[in-house]
Amino acid sequence: MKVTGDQALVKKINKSLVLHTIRTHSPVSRAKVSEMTGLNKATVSNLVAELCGQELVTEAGPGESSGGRKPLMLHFNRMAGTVVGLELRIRQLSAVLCDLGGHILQELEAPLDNHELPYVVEQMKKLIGTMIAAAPPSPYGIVGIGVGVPGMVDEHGVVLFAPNLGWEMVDLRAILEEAFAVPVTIDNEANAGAQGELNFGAARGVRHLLYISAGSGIGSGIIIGGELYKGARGYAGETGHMTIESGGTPCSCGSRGCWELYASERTYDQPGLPLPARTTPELVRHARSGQADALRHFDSMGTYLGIGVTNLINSFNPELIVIGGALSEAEPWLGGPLRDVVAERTLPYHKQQLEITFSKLGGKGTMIGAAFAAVMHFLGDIRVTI
Amino acid sequence: MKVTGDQALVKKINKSLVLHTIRTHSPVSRAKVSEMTGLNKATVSNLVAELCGQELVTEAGPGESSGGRKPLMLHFNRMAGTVVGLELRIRQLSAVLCDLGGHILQELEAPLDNHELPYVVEQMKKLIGTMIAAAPPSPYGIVGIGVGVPGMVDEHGVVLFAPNLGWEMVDLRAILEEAFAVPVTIDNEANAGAQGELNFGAARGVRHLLYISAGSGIGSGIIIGGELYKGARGYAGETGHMTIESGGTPCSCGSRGCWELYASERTYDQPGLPLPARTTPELVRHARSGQADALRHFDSMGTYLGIGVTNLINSFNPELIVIGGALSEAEPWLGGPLRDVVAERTLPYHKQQLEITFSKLGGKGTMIGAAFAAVMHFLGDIRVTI
DNA sequence: AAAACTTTGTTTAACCAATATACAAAGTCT
DNA sequence: AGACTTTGTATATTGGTTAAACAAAGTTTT
Repeated sequence: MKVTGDQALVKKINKSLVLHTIRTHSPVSRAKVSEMTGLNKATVSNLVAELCGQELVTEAGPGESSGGRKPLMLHFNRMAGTVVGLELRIRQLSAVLCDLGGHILQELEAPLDNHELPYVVEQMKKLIGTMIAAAPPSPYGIVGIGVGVPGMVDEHGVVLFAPNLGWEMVDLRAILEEAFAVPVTIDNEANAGAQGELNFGAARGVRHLLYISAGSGIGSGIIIGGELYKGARGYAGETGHMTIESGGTPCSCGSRGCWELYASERTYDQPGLPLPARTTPELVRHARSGQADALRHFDSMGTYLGIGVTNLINSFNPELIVIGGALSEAEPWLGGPLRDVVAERTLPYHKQQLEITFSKLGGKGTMIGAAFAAVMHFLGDIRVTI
Repeated sequence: MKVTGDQALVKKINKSLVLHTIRTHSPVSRAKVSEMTGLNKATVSNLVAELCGQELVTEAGPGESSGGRKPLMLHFNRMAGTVVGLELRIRQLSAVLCDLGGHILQELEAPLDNHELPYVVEQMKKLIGTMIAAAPPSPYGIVGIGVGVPGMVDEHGVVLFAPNLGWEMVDLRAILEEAFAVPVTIDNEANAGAQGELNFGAARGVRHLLYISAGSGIGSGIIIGGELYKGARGYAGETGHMTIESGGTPCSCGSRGCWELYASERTYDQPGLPLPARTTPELVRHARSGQADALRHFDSMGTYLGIGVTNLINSFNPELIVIGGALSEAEPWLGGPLRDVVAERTLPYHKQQLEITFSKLGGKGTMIGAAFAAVMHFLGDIRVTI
């Protein structure tokens, strides 16, 4: 739909601008907001009055004077409502209850025995129900539910394809919206993780971010211009099936030499491979005690991670790369070879200001990101590009 | 800079909306524009009156009645001004004079003997000067110059790095703006080609496009959401140096197994390779007459093109892939193996609606795209995203 | 051919959000 | 104590969109 301009749009733009300025800079005075946004003081006053009326912003008494009248400090009211963030993993369901500022209020997990849709949905409903029951009273109550899923999701919240769950065309959003009567956002697990790191983790304020979720497979969340990029049908970033050896091992996807065959937990499945264990936490323990096979394998995975990351750098030219997912636990052994390969292989101009870090939110990044997507859906966001 | 909303912004948004609606749908009536944009009839009338005053839109007499008063048809005034589009190639400089609708009015070429900056700039100035002299009189005259360059360009029009020219940090925009005193836009050659195909060629109206320029190297122009995507420093899309054989041939870029070593004209440089010729036009002639070596080589290049294209599909999830550049001439021999590899290797959901075509504008795509970038810079473009 | 209906485009008055300006309030500095 | 600063509010103005009425110019029905 085309967007036309009128006074209502102007108000929406400015109100959103003021709200998000307060949200990301609180405590802050009206005068400071006026200065930061470029809006007139009177305009800010009016909009703040409305936001206070909506209980999204609160006044928190006077602040420090800077040589004149003391400012009246404004806070974003994180407690105006709550959201539930969920992550659907292969063997486990995790959930958080968050306030509107992305702070975790409650945390809960449940094991998943199988991937039958009715069973999984039932478990999800139980978990969400528990969270909703545990939510503190607030003006808006539960304002949304966000879910991170290991698979492709379209723009309507339908899980198109989740190979590790054996799901196809599951309208998860409709199922959960019907059950709880609140807005539900469904996101790919890597996309949610990217949102989490962007807003609350290692990538705050970054404009062009590449988030690599390395675990049982490899997925990536791509942030372009501060926004999540989703392809034509809402499921870009399936980079795990990028060919890095054109004549390599055949993959279940139909292609050959896919990245995730060399740089994810799928490497543990190779029958002949000498390894002291076949799960990442155990291998990390072995590596910590200096076990040679574990060290060699992490070195190999780090190198192959670097090769794939180099390809993505040359295509996307990000400012920052964040490695997340289960393998981020192995940072001490993966980080070195990964950075070496990238430094050796990228073009000189890319090297200048590129940083590579590992997740700060650890296993919670996806849940927090999913919860945040629900928050943003509630608060609304609008921007003008020239 | 943050953009705030006020009435001036509203007018800009709506005027731009009306202008571009007329530009892309002319001839069209005021009533139809009102219906298409959702703007009130009165608003459209007012804005059209201003656009007519600016000579960007003209009234072209009555159209067909649809059961009532005959509409007064409006045209976008392509002849309100002209732009010069330039392509800087390795051995040649090409230029077009275009109207605001991207129609070619004049065309000119000049050979390039070497890549010394002063010499190249002098040749460019000569060519641009000739074009400006040949421009028909128009209300706004020459409104801009657009240049497509084989290298990385930053957001200020500085050529950061053009390996095939031996250029580094050339502020081409400043040089040409000083010489001609009109706005100059500098773009990467592949980005310009993508813009050309998007607006006037094989990719009209496509939202998510991947344009592959395969010639002396490989570059790609990425259109996301109908807009050109440029990375953090304005030079994404250097996909030619994507690794497709992790232990492959070393490349001049420092990496190994880069895509363009297997799927561009750089393959002709392999000493031992049995080939009847070492340029694309000659090889095409040989292939046409059934020469076995030429056929085998095109088959190999098509296959490797497909492998790289598959990687990009899995990352970007485009709706359409357009192959352009010098190698697009060899479509009859490249197209088959390329499509076969892609069909074999992409994920099932990608295959559903993905199309692969070859350039419609041929060698002129880049120039037309560069010219169009200059047109858009003149007309202005503004959009609101919710 | 007259009347009724349709479609196109303009005129008018009303609305409303941002703004500049003046002003009030509450502080600091000399 | 007086001058200056900073913060926040009140008021009148501006300017763009809009709904509604209207005028103009056509087609369709009777």
